[in-house]
Amino acid sequence: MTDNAALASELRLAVHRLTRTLRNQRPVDGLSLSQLSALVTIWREGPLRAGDVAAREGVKPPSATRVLAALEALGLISRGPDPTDGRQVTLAVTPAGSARIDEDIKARDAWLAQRLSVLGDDDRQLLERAVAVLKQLAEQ
Amino acid sequence: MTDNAALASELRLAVHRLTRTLRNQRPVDGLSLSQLSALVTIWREGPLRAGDVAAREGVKPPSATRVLAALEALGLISRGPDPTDGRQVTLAVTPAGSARIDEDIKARDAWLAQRLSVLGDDDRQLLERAVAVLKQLAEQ
DNA sequence: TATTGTTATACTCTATAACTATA
DNA sequence: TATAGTTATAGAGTATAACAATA
Repeated sequence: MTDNAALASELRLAVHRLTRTLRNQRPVDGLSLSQLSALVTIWREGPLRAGDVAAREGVKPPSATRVLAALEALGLISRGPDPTDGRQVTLAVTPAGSARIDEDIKARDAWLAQRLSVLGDDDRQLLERAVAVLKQLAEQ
Repeated sequence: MTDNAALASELRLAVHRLTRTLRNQRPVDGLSLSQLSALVTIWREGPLRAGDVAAREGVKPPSATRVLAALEALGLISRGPDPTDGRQVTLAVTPAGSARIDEDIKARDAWLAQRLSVLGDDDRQLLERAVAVLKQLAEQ
């Protein structure tokens, strides 16, 4: 029972398609999905080292380097040396970064929020619970 | 209540991360997510024109062209002219493509199916219902 | 030697714009 | 002119391998 293989296929397909749709909803001049995700992580969890960001985002260090370089070029995060270990760099959200988070999240998610608003309460509650399960599945 | 904006953000994040995880589970020599998705679409819905594949996959024609070229190079689909309109091409799954679907889906989804198998029945049923809602959201 | 981070390179996935061929 | 599809090009997102700097 519970055909896990069939559910896995359907879930993979649904997630793949929703990702495509969400990527298309990127506002003009908005941050990309990965940039926004990394920025929020640094903002929520305080100053982080580059390796910590990579770990929390679930990506390899070179992938993090690229996203962090873009955020720094935009002035949204600042990069400082670690006082006790010269190899490490410490990333923190700047005031400009902090200001961008709210507006970018709003713009980025406006489309999805609108779609959610037309769902019934049942479906919305279903999604709220499903999000927790999806996050759990995403942990490798 | 039901803060649609907050749910949108959480859902976006969860879907983004699960996509990253699933992409990493690509088996050696396995088809990519987009290749497998397109192949299954053609297999399920019979011979399709290139534009139909793009529409069903929710991508633009150039994106479909690339995926279809890869599938054809692998011998998994065949390309024929439309008898009534020389501009169109008709894609069909070959016997080799048909054979690859089962094994590739199994290999691709083995990891996820295993993760699903350790969930409780409640969570599994939750996901089954959530998949339908996610697919609906993905329709632009 | 081991660890942290970056650079170099490559692949997937997708897009827009420009083109070809056919209608 | 309009449509179907391809080619050219670009950018996001990620990886592995090789490197530099520091521990």
